[in-house]
Amino acid sequence: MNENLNAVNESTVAGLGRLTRFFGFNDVMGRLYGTLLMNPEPMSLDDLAETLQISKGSVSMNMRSIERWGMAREVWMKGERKKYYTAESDLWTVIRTVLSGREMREVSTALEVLGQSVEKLRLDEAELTEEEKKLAAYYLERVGDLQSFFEFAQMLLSSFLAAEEGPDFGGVTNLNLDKDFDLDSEWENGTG
Amino acid sequence: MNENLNAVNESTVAGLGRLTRFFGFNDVMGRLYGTLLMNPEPMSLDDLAETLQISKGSVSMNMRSIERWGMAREVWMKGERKKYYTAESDLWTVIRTVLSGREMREVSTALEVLGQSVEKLRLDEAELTEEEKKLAAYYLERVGDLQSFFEFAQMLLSSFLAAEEGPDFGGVTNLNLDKDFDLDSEWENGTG
DNA sequence: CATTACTTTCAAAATATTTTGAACGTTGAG
DNA sequence: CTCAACGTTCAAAATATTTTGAAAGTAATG
Repeated sequence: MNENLNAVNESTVAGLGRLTRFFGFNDVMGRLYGTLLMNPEPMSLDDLAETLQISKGSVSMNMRSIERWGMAREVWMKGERKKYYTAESDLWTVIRTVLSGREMREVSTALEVLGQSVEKLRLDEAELTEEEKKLAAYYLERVGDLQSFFEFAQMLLSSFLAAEEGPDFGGVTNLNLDKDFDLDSEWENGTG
Repeated sequence: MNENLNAVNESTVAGLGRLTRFFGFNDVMGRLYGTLLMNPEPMSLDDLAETLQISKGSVSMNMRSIERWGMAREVWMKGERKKYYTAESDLWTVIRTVLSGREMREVSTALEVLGQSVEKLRLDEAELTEEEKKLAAYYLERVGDLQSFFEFAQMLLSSFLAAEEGPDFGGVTNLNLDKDFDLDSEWENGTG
């Protein structure tokens, strides 16, 4: 095969591997995804293992994750017994799945924990010594900052995800970065 | 110490550890940061090692990263020979430093690589067989999608970072993402 | 229902990351 | 200059993650 074609393919696959690793996934996920993405035809597990020179076990496990994250889907090849996969080429879909399934959960969990902390402190205020009350007030301030921060992140994610758009980025670009946007006043964050 | 105060402290520290790990850093970084954040007074390396029950070496190394990422700064305690640290309590500053120093670089690198790929393919088009030209066209399409995607990410990051603001989140909010928010829609999703 | 062609699983091995602590620097005080 | 009190470094040890491959599972086919 032409060496430039090959170079493009390889650097793309490697780059996607780097990206998935950066996002906290295994980089094999990215390389599998990239391999599928750069292949016009669907590929079987064996094809993938062969191409990337990794074991079938690893391909199998990572392909499961890939499917879970909506990065590829099975494809039926008539007359074939093997499973074939094809990449979800709409990156917008991919990123939305990841953001909603993972980052969103992370943020929600953080907010829950913080909420519980605040509640505990408030409920117990009566039992504290003067000294402890001071510390409790300090904690509430810090925890409040964190809450604001996470609520902000949650809002950003939600609005990002709320753009229902389909397969092209045109849909996303009604993202208007210059207009005023009126968020709640809750967004102060005392310097501390 | 009152057990609720303690619980709040610990869950916050643990939560921040989880967060830094999620962001691809060592979780000790988050725990150190959290410990500093939840302590009204600056703390020395020994204090931190003692509080988190980890070695001085680890504290030293991780505090270096923490400083690099603008998550804490040194504080001079008069009459003291030790280094004291205090957390940067403005989370906005922290996230900006991380986004601009790390994610931004990641995206730029990706775009560079993609740009080179495209150029190579275009320059060499003449030398390709018909078969290869077809594949090249396919590659260009895929790579083009990736470019759009990363350019979009870059734009989002830039506009996020362009909000020069100080300690409140008001400055960010001229980011208008879209029409309807639906904070109640369901975020729950298959686990990883 | 037996065979065959695949996929999945999982424990052991390989690899990568993190932690430790003791040795080595550095700085300020005397 | 020497000592004492720190901070930093880094190689070895401890942990955690990833990979492998062989065995077990599954489903289509005859």
